[in-house]
Amino acid sequence: MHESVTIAAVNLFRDTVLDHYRRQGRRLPWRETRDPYAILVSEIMLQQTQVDRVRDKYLQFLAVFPTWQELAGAELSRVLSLWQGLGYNRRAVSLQLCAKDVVERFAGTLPREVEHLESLPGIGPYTARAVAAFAFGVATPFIETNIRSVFIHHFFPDSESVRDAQILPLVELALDRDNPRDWYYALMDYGSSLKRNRANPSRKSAHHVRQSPFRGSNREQRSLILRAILAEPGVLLGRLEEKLALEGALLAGNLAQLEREGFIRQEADRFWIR
DNA sequence: ATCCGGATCG
DNA sequence: CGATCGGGAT
Repeated sequence: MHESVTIAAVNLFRDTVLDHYRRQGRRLPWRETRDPYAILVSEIMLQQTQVDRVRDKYLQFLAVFPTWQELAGAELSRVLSLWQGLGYNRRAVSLQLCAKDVVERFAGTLPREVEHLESLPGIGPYTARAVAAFAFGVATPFIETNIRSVFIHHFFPDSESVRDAQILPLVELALDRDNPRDWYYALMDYGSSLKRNRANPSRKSAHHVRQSPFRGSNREQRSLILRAILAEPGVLLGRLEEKLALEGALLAGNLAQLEREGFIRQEADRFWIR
């Protein structure tokens, strides 16, 4: 039991969140299903990426790769092509590796245990618990940006720097053991709405970090290299050099890195999506 | 120009 | 721990 938060305070908090959910809860495509595959696809896409940008990609992705087996057996270039526009391309590589793991290690059935889920590539503490809750109704505490915003806004209004370790006991205290799925949807919708009218409460998280600019970054170069190979499979190194107008050393380093990360392969001086 | 925000690697 | 990883919206 948390020391400074009373039962009454938690009940009031729940009412606030649920009242918002009843009035302005979002209807999202991945909330219409219990298919663990579809839910995992949505959660991977939603890492680092806003709902509005995920919605269409999610529907397209499921139309093209409707099952673990279809995704596991697909050409990576098709997966990455579909992924363009979402960003953080290695999520796409990880997602396909997940599908292969589910087919090969788990006989085509996504495990419901958090430890097993976390053993899959690209699935960390948050995604494992979110998928457990949304696909299997497992009630376990977790934090992501919207949830963090809600708890900071409600329980730490005057704090400068709030640690997740301070928030997590409250998440556990407020958690609806019988219906974690709808409770977390409600939390996330409330959190999302909070940052529309005021400064993002999550900026007061002790873990908040500003991201360096994308323009001119190595991330941008990587994305351009990948797009060039997607557009021209088997492209020659020299062609990449002129197309990207990139320092030779920088290009070589990025190509080596992309190969290590499982994006591409090299044959002689030609580059292919793996 | 700034914002966003989970997983992984060193 | 800190650094890295996309790219659209505003």
